[in-house]
Amino acid sequence: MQPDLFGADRRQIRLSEGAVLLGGFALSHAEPLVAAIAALTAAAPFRHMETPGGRRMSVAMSNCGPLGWVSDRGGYRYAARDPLSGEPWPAMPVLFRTLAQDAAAQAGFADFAPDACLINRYEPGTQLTLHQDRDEQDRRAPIVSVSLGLPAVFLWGGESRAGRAARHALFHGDVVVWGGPSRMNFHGIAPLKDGLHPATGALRYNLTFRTAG
DNA sequence: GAGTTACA
DNA sequence: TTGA
Repeated sequence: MQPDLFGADRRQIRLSEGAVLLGGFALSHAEPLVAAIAALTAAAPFRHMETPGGRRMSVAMSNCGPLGWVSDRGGYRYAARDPLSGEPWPAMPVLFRTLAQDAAAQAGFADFAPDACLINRYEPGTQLTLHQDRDEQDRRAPIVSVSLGLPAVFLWGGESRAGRAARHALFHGDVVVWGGPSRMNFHGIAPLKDGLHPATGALRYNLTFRTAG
């Protein structure tokens, strides 16, 4: 279901215990979010990281906040500085933090204090195959994921890699929160379909908020 | 042998 | 679903 003509889509879909899709939760802040992404990535540009195996990730990434997720031949980890510049990642905008906290609270996770915001840029054809987020120290904290721009198909699996993943459409302004018993569930994004979005053109952005340290 | 496995 |  897409946002209707008369107001924000407020569908709430329970994905599993501790995981919920909040339809349109970020819609009223979408414009400043997209503008902030442009400003942040002028300072810390999008780049294609390498997996530990040396393969180039199709999704371009950057970060803001005290810690940023990085991948290279040395493995996955969180780093306080951008490896490209040696400088700290740009500060996390107040809007980002408050939005993530509000979404987490809406999903039942009070006092979410993200110290990392991964910024993903998807072009048509790019994807993130099914994986777990397991590089964070504090796994009691949930994960908050904000979708902007082109729609995508969210893959939602279980605690094990095997088995069938559910598929849920994610639209501009949607937010997914997962934590508690769902914190380690496998998840991913199916290859992005071609298209144009008024706010982002032929791109999808995703903001992923985590407590990493 | 495990782990790789945010890939192909 | 499963590799090197």
